[in-house]
Amino acid sequence: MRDVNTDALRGHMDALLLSVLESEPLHGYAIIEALQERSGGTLTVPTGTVYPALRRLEQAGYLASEWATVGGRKRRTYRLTSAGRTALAGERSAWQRFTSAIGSVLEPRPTK
Amino acid sequence: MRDVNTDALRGHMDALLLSVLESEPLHGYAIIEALQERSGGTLTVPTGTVYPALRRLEQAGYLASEWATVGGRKRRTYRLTSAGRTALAGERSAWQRFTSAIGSVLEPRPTK
DNA sequence: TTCTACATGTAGGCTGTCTATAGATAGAGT
DNA sequence: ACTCTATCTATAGACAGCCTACATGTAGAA
Repeated sequence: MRDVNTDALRGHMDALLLSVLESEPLHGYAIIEALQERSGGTLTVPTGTVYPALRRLEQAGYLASEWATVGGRKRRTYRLTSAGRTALAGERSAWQRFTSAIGSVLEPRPTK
Repeated sequence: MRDVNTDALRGHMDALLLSVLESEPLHGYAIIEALQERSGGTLTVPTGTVYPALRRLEQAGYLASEWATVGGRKRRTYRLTSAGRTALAGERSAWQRFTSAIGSVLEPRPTK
């Protein structure tokens, strides 16, 4: 049973991150847990993937961050910007087109 | 309207190629056309992607190829091996798990 | 004190997809 | 004859993003 991760995620990371941040602001560590939970334990995204990706999305203007201290620990909390919400909508429709296209190719056909 | 290609395909190319070769052997050029047709014109895979990928899959033992001359033109025709059929089955279930995982994360939720 | 959970972050590697380019034949149109 | 399009294979190098591994530190439980 091959892992879902490793490669296949490429190009979909942005959508995932924007999506978990849609309902509420979260910090990196919490985002990783949220992805794990929401995917039913299937998605285990390493920190070396998430933190750089978050910075990239902030750079792009889709996220904004601020530091907070909770229980003696420092967190950088990310929230969606309005541009981020627009981007998320685009990612969702892109995902629809993507799965539809791949799915129709992968559909089994009668052997000639 | 962003293109479906570019990045998102990464990690799914193998599944696509194995799938179009399931029903009948095809040569590279025909494979590209088949992908285009089956996806309803959405998937335009460049030759620089397909040919190396086919070689990689042959190297892996999932495909076998042989030269044929049709109308003065040389074609290298690829067909699925039995290992390739097994791999295709694996790719299909991986695709199911993949879309299920991403889909459940992307699903919109009520804002807190 | 040790272990686990919490929390952020970077450097470098890997690898597969894309762009761009090359070469060649066949057939239609001008 | 010439050009253009379609058919057909192929490679080199660029690019980008995900991963592994590592570094650093606090808090709380055993």
